[in-house]
Amino acid sequence: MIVGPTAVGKTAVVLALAARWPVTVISADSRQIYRGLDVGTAKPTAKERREVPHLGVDLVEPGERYSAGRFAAEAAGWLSDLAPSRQPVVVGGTGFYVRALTDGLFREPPLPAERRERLRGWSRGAEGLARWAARLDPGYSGGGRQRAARYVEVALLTGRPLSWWQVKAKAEGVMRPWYVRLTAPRAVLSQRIEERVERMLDAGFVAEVRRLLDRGVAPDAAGLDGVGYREVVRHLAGELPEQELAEAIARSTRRYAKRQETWFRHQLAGHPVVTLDATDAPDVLAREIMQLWEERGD
RNA sequence: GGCCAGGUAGCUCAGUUGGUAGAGCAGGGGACUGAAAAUCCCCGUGUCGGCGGUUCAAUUCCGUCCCUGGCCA
Repeated sequence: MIVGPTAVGKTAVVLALAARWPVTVISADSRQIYRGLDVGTAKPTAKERREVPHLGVDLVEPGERYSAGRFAAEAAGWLSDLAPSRQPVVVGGTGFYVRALTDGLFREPPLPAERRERLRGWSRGAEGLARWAARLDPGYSGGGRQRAARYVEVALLTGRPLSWWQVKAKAEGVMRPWYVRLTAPRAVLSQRIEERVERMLDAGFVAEVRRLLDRGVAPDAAGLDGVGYREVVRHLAGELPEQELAEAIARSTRRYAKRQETWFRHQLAGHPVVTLDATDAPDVLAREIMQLWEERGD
């Protein structure tokens, strides 16, 4: 597993790794799953994907919903189907996806899709959702609209609070991987983010979003609800002048990177983690990882 | 050179009728079980431009110097 914040250089490292080892990359990234979102997600290029097999990329349309649970199930399938000669490396910035895969989520009983949709529509505008969640589930630990809605949904549709399911229906088949956590001093990361935003805009980020919207993708589609895409959508709607676009994207990317750093700093506790400073060149890092790999024998 | 307006947090500024100061933004820390690039929670000490003076006490009043902007020469 290779994890770390956006723009830290995960892709470069894994490609360097692939140059000296037959790896298959499994991307754990909640935006690269969308077809047509290429520039703004810094998706590996077609050429890179020809040279190194990538799974977990281009799975659904931007309007479709995906989920951590679905990722966990599909990724588990890819892993078991993999030829023994290929070494799988899970690479990603979506901590929740990685956790869903390695630790497993609780086993969710089937939820009636129609009631679920209705509930979702209702909860979007509901007042005091957090209070509802807390009442239905004493184990509700806070977290605002989206998470409260999930607690309410599970409690109402299954008759049991989410926290009950969490202890009761622990999923099996957990993996015991080891993690390489890439990190970099904030100043280095900010610098890389800034450069990457420029590169994305030069590479046609705005045109990419315009194409999607022209194709009928809703401005509030799941795929467009993310760092950078939001800003470009606002820009195309005339709400964000062009001179401010790059800085706005960089800012929200910085904040996202900070959240990711917080996640990987704390949420990997209990797993073997090696932290590497990604200020070093990808090649150097790849060599270090190879060495660790040999020492561990897996 | 003269006159005027400023110099307070990384930035933009507020404020203290004299008792060593607070907003927005930026930034930082944290939470996270099927929407997670999502959704939320918490965090404000800084020679109040420098040096003198008055005062029990000065960021605040006075003097002077420096810097910035404007107007006039």
